[in-house]
Amino acid sequence: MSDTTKKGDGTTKEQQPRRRQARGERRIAQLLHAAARVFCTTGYTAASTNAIAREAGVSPGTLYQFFPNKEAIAIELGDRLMHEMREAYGEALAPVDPATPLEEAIGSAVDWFMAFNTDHPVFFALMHGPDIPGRMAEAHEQLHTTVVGRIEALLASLMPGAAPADVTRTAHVCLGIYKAGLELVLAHEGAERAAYIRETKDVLIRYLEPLVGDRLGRA
Amino acid sequence: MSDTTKKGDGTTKEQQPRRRQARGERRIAQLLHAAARVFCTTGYTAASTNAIAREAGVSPGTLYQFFPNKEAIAIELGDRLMHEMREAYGEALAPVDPATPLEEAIGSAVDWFMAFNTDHPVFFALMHGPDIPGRMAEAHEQLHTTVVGRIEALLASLMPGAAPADVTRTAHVCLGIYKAGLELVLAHEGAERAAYIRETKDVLIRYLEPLVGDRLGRA
DNA sequence: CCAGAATGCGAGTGACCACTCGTGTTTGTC
DNA sequence: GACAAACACGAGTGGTCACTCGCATTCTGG
Repeated sequence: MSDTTKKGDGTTKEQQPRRRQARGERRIAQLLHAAARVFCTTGYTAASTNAIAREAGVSPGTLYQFFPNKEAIAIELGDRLMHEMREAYGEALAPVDPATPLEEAIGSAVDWFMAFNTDHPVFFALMHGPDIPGRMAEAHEQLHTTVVGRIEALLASLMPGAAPADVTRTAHVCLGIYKAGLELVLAHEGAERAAYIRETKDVLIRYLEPLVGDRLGRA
Repeated sequence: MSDTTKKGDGTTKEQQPRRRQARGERRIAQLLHAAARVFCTTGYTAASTNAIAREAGVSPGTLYQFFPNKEAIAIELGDRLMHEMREAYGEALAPVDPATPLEEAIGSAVDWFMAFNTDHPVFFALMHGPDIPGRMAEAHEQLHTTVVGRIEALLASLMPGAAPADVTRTAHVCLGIYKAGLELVLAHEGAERAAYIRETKDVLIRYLEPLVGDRLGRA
């Protein structure tokens, strides 16, 4: 009972972020980089903290100087990725210029997300595994609903008369198509990778084209 | 050295399948059923053999009376599923009647596979996890290439002039679309599930329609 | 230059898990 | 009914892994 993180005195200082030296910040970045590599190759659960420490060239004790536990490493990694994503997020989905042709809108959005994910394959590894820690699952869920919401907003202008449930379903299908395409894209390189990006766009365009067709037909 | 499974005498009897009683066969079925439930909820790696035994209502020792190790449980489960699948496999993809309209062909194939996977959710759980044991990964790979090969054969008649690489890529995209649809289908129930099956078919039809259009245009 | 904090180490600790073993019970066969 | 084999049990065993601890080293403010 009353086992909050409050300290004894009146001030609720639940965190004293332990003043870091430049060396510490460097180690953290180094450890996160190593963790990304290990998570990519073995997945989250199979990745051992000792392996991460070894990959970073430090001792297990050093790792725990900067992260309270294994989950915190994934959390911090996910948070940094999320932050980096949001920095340029609006560029990908926000501008819903109705004048933009569907092909172009889908093309740029897919290009942007594909580039982000191929640059940071950890993102997919952390989000996709069935072995994500509890806190990570929340973040994943949150991102998922956010993205679906954005897609819904885009679709709403294309499907003016549709029931909300239909719009939601269509948004989920679009995201599913993208994920399937991403998996294929990540599994290939060079020209083949580019071809799969092209295919992903085509699938989305052909799936959504009839909706636009209706709108244009009435316009 | 020479640590083969040969016995001392000349005969290389590396297996004496241990005569089973009816009770044993029942226990095996019971254990596989329990394993399916546990694998579905926790995934393969996170599933403990003790949990499987508990779910089946037997002791850990009893489990190891019938399976040499944890992987063997997944293997046997996968093998039985594969066998059951192949029993009715031809019905789903084999009959490539060129007279069948694309919609109908895709519709029946998707219906069949969706029904199989919703009846046996373990199949998806075992095939999809990043934590599959080595032997299981082989089986997965094999099934994957088999299915892709079948789809390629179907597509070949639709894309007569296309390069083999293009046909292969299209086949991979089709399978990816199906998997994405399956994930959405398994995440919903009742009417929503049916609606997602419908969407999956639509995505595939609209993706492949231009190919058929070419053929029909020339016919 | 010197306290004290931050950093770094790696052998250890406790928990968990796949798997085993000794022993007792049930079943099929003659 | 008697014997052997199959079945069943559950406490144990060895290994792995997340995480800790005591101690050495490096930085920072005064």
